[in-house]
Amino acid sequence: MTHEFAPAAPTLEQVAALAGVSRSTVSRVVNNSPHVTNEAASAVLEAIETLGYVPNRAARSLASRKTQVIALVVPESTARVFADPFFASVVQGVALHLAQTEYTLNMVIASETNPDKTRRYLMGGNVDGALVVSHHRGDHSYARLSQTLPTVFGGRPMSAEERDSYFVDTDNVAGAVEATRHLLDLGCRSLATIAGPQDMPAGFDRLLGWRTTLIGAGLDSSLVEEGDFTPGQGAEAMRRLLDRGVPFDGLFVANDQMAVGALSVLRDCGIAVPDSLAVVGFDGDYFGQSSDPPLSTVAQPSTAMGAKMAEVLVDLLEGRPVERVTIMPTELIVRGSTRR
Amino acid sequence: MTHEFAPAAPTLEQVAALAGVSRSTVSRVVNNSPHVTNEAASAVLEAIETLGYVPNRAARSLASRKTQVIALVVPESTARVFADPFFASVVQGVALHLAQTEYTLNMVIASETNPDKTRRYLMGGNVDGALVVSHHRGDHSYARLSQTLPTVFGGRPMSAEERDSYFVDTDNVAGAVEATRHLLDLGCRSLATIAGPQDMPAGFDRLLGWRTTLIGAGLDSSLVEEGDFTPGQGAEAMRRLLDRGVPFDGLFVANDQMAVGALSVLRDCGIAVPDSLAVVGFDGDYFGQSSDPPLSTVAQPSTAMGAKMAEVLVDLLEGRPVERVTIMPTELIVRGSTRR
DNA sequence: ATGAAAGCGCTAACAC
DNA sequence: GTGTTAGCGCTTTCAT
Repeated sequence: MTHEFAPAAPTLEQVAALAGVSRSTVSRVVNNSPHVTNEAASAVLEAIETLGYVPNRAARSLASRKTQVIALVVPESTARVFADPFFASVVQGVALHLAQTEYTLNMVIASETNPDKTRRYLMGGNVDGALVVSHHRGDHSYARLSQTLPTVFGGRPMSAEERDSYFVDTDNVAGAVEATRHLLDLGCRSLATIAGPQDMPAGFDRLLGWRTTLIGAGLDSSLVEEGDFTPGQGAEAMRRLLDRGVPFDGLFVANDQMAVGALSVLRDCGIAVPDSLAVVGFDGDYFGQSSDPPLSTVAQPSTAMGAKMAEVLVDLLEGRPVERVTIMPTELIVRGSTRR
Repeated sequence: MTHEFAPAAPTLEQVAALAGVSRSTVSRVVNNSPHVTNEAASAVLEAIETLGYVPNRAARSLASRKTQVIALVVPESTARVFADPFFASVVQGVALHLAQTEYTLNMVIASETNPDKTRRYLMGGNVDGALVVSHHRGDHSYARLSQTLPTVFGGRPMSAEERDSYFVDTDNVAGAVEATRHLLDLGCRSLATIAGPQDMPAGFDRLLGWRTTLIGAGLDSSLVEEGDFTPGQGAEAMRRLLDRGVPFDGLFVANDQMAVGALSVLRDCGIAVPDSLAVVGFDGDYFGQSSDPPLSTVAQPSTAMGAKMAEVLVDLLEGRPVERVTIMPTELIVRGSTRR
């Protein structure tokens, strides 16, 4: 079965005719230029209304040499990205903020097998700016991109060369410190941690926060196992930690997904949380909300972070002054896993 | 701080000059028309390569009257949509499939306060087609849209007038029947269900499947409570079910998120799952994977559904024959919540 | 304040 | 097979 669809798109010219003015005037009204008499303007507005006119983006873009399109670049490997609630929230924030602007959101899955395709597309004048997100990764493989195209990253860059890129992040070190202190305040005296990948800023910084806090308190900081931020590896790391045979009464996990995996292992092993072991996660996503017990965590304002990324980029595009770095606050949320 | 970015976009004309041919020929090569000699073609290709030429989308679109853009319409209320793993997977499927085509994905959050804005945008010739998704909703408020713009919906339409729209769905009735049979096969003889909203196809059909199976088996089907597909309401519905004071040994919940909420209530009440009560959910998302106990569920191929939606729309746009209705298979996944 | 005119970069007949 | 010629619908000087 095939289908026929009627185009029926009124043009600026038709609006001009109906309003009895020139195309230029209509264009001025549409772009709300101040140099139009109220009469002319209202005549145009009325014509637009009755015709149901909508400016053609392509034509406008061609003439003005602006696309009004913002690309949301999602690294392919991170395409399961959507399986990550934190990431999904960031995307949501971006979309919600952009919906209030004149910009359109173009989701681009960067093919890693053919990175040039993506780069060409982005640099080919198809978009006005780019937002690069990849949970926890701090993946700035598109760092060079930012020299050509206004770009805002989610998460701080890992390498030094990219220090000058625009980005929005949370203070992972401070968040980890807060989580660790919380454990200490609870009376825990031997702590373990399940860290994230050390080649990712989020993984690195959270471990750093944990470690420095313990060292500052004169406690041991060698009970560390690493996972890749997924529940499965969180569970495995938990087992490895247990297998060490060293007792501990407090655990900081670098993200909620791994924490939930860890909790399931603890349940299987009959280790009571929080009574025998207090657990704190990071992110504040719904993984932790529905776990048993509910997970204490260091929440990040994920949706707000997405919105902020969009805001920074739009400001950049409109030539408004913007901070290169935006650090959003984290918040410790205490739930059952640390409430004795 | 402000920034300067260099455009530097080579045009088709420059390519033509360098290759020593006309613009038409370059255009033909770019659109791989067969009517070009190999020599000419390779000369053009070489020029394109050295110049790093990328066709300008706006110009191409304006001239060809095609945008190569597909809108992904997300109803605003469903913007927390991303909080729903099922939905997020569908989006992922869409994005992944489209990345392999010449089409670009334009995410549109439909503002419900100003629905016309969205409709105008979509009908204003800014996109070639639309994909409408909204988890469980079957929300075809954009049904009229499909008369003007090639549109594919996720989930079957609720109202009769829209019966002729294109959509991709799973057989919710059959899935519910399978889940209920599974409970019956386990030996359960008095079943309850937490249904979804009855104004949503997914909610309606799943209850229907459960009910007809019980009636067919000569069993009572009055133990029904309704929730809105969120974990919170799943928990509340569970409490109401328990408050009725009528004993039951099998429970079918219309989606995994509500099921997880129900499980937490059961845990609080000390009701053993699956020993005292077997529980089956629907969707197959990670909510159920990490619950305690892991949830048996009727899984939907969410990512594949998204990909299929994209595929159907693209076929429609390219004039290929397509089925108006695509029903994807569900699969019963047996986990701890029904394994005694 | 408003109109006329000249493109923006490309595709699509139409001739050759 | 290839070049020529018109536009696609809009913005933007530049006059007026």
